[in-house]
Amino acid sequence: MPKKKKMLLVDGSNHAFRVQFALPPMHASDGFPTRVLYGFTLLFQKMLSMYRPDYVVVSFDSGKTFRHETFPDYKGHRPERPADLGQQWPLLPALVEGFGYPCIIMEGFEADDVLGTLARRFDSDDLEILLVTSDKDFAQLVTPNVKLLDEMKNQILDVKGVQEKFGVRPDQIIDMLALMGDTSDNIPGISGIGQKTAAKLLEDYGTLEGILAAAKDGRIKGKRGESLVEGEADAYLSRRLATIATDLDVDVDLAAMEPRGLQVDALWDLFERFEFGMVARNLLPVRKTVDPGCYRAVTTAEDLASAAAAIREAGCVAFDVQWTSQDPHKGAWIGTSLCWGPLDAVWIPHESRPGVELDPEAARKVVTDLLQDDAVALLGHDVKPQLHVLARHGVTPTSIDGDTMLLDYSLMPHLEHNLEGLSKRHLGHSLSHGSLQETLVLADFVRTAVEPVHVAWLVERKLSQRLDEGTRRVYAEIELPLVGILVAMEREGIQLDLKALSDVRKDIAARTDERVAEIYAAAGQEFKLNYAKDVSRVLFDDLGLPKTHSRKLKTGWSTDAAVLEKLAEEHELPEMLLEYRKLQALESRYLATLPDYVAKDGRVHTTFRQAVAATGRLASADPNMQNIPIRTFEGRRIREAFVAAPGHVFLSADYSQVELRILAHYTGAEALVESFRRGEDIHRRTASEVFGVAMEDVSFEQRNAAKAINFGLMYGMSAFRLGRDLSISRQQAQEYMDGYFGRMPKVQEWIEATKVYCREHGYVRTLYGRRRLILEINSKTFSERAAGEREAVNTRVQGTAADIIKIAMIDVDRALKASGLRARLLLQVHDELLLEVPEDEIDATRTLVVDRMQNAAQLDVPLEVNAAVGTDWNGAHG
DNA sequence: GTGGTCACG
DNA sequence: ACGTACGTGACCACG
Repeated sequence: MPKKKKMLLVDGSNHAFRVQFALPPMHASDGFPTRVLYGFTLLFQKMLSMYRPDYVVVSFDSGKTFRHETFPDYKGHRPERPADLGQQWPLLPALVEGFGYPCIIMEGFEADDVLGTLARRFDSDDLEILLVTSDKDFAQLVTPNVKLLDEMKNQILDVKGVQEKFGVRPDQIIDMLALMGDTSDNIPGISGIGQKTAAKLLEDYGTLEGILAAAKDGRIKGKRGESLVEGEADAYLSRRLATIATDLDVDVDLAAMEPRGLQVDALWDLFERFEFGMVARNLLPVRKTVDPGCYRAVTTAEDLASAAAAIREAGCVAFDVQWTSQDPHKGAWIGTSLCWGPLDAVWIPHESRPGVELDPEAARKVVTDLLQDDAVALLGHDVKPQLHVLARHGVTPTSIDGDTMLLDYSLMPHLEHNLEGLSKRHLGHSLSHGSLQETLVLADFVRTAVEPVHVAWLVERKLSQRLDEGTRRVYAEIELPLVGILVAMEREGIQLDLKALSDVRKDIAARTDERVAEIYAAAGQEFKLNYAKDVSRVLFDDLGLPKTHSRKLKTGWSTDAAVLEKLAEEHELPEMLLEYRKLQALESRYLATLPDYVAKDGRVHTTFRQAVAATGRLASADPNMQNIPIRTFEGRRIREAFVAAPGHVFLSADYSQVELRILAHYTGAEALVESFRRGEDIHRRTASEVFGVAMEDVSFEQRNAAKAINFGLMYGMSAFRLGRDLSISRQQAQEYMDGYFGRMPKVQEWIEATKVYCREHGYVRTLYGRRRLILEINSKTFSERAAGEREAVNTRVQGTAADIIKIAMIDVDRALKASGLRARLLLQVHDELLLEVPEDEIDATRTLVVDRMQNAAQLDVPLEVNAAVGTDWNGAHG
């Protein structure tokens, strides 16, 4: 007898739901859920290696929604469809096809009916049919040739198995379900009858009709008989619901059910999207996503001309410039890589090299014209430093149309965005590392120089498809236009008066020495003042000060400023330490280091980091110009050393309470909205609300407490921290918070709604559509989850503020250019813009800047901007 | 490289 | 019962 052929009929919907609850959550790095897709991948791998079927069909329930959503009463007890399953659902058929299996979805029918039909149609002694499902309803289809396979448990249920498990024959299963019901499918059945009773009745009377007849003529007595008679209609309805159709017009024949084998290209695309790197490597042949075979150096004038023509034809080119330094403000432009298609990538040298007959100057001219051609869209990865190099060589592209660093950042702000990482994540390709300086062989040089631009081109093509309305807006209308503005600001720099700074430094140094001597005397010993472990030993062990105000850290007890302030009540040393720390911090972080950053032009050129802050803020580095001191007297003396150029003044314009205004806009809380519309002092008003006193009767302490609450709100306040900061009990702090939320219920509702939204989507968005993924929001660990909730709330507020000031920068820049005013943006400090303005244009500039900032966003409350003028940065703070 | 601390918003 | 507010960058000291 010939071996039976094997047919697998896979219930895809059933498998999707099972995987959803059996596996832990999985996501690609952009937050796209992949758990169910992974579960199917495992199943299909198992089918390939273990079951080796001759025929396969996978079927899914039809329609965009699940049946229990279309018919709310149906399957009502099934757990709600998790949001992430819906996102994966449309990709499941593609995955099925990728594995080479046919997928059937019939409009208006469930997978059960499709598979039931096929199981009946092909039932013959030549075939072994396995219904792959855990749904026990399918037991009604079991015959000597048709079995159920629970693939996750490795269990097979045949005729004998059905009888052992349910106590009835497969052909009695429908009647059994009609009697006992099925809560998971919302089939009512008859109350009071479970599986055991149903089986017994069927054994005694054969069929549902037999049982009901017996009940009617009194052969089944008592309560059970009564409920059978009363439940007759329910039983027949239940039977209809439980019956799997076997007579659909499914258009498929045996030939169509033969597996076609792995569809390698399609599967590579899917696995890359899902980031199933391991699976792909184990299952699929290597795919060269990035093939350096096509790279070439442009070595002749003819070649250069044809490349330029091809690029103009394409209308879009990715570029990457090479120069002879790490620092974009230094070094010479020695070459440019260009890529304008998947197989069109070249390196163009701008200096003489052996084997290159191209005139370097002529080559640079051609590239320059291309980069400044408005008809050619420009792409790159992290183009800002490259624009610096180009600008120093007189090349200024009018716009940047794509930057993969910013594209990746707009989609996945919680990650890092270096090109190596992007190449790995999006192309599955590791960049070859070679240094341009050391490489001598032209071919190797070309590969090292061209690969980045090729990768950037490929990544851009892939990622730009993933933008949705919100992320596209943030990327194209905020981040990209900002690049050129940041280049200009960084090039401009800010003048530092070294003499003034060194005067401050001498002063601080002398005072630091005094403090050190004082501290050693008070402690009765010398110890390492900058070593937390030593400080904690001296305070808590040697002097025996109480640890009650401190908190335990990984390495010991904290001695930070908040702790020292408390300890100051017990001993003289903490006060001295505080003073020492403050002076030492100013010395090491500003006084000692800032002079090293002064460039030949006497100015400090920071670098704005556009793709690091998960909320959308900018960051500033080398040096950080966003944390120059201002809160203390000594600190302000450092700020005074930043001075306007001769004939110029500084204009500092900052948003007043921008985050609280955003909160007012979002929540619509009446007191907040009204207060901002009236131009009141918001902390005073908050105090008036919380403490129930008239505005004019608010005490200093009450206003202070209200201010702490307002800050706390935006950070996800805890009563513990509020109490500590205000030196009141936790209970008292909790009462304040309750008072606040009692007066502003809309704020509390908004916070709650934000958390709910984040739990459902795995991300939150700002007012302008910027997204931040927060996957910890659904963590099982309390503290992780709580941190995620705080991030969610804070990101909507902080992120929207970041969007608004970025929009303001773009508007201010545009308006300055249009007006012909010569003012220049120098710095952005989150809610402040600092400009350097020719003295005689200050009034017009001030009006323009304030107007653009106030109108950068139209909220339900006005945006207020304070502007002040001065010859130094401290003086320009009113 | 990591942890603690502290400057800014 | 948990662990104690959001976002950054930079320095110091240790290992």
